[in-house]
Amino acid sequence: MAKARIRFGISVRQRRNQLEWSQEELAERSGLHRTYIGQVERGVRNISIDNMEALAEALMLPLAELLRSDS
Amino acid sequence: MAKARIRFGISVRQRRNQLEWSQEELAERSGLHRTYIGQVERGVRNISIDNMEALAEALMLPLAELLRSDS
DNA sequence: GTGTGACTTCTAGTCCGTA
DNA sequence: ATACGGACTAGAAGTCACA
Repeated sequence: MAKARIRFGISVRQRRNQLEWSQEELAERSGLHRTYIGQVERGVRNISIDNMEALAEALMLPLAELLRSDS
Repeated sequence: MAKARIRFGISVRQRRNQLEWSQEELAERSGLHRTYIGQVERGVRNISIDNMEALAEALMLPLAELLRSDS
């Protein structure tokens, strides 16, 4: 249990670093709060599908890509 | 917006029908409530990642599979 | 630029019923 | 076997001050 949100958080962070964005920049682009982004990346938040989609769109990746078991 | 939860709901329903399970059976296997399953399948609920994972495990599919754009 | 705890508001999620 | 409604409780959303 709670494996998916760990993987998701790691994927978001990897992609954000790849784009060389700060959490603050991703926050602005996704419409979410800066601290919330950080919490999601660390897997401490049980994020909902709507917010996952907002992040995926901001990161310009399909949502399924952020949940792949390998990555 | 809210496209992902529609796709997710459809995928869950398709897979459940494929397994020939009732909503009630999926509810028992996933540990979620029967009425909630129905709402998720219809896309009226903004489900969290932990529960998405619970459904994916009950349905014996990787979570990413339930979110694919095509399917 | 990020991590963390705490806080309030709002909705996810349950449980009852009826159809 | 599923949809839908109301009422309720647990927990996510969203924000902040401070490290």
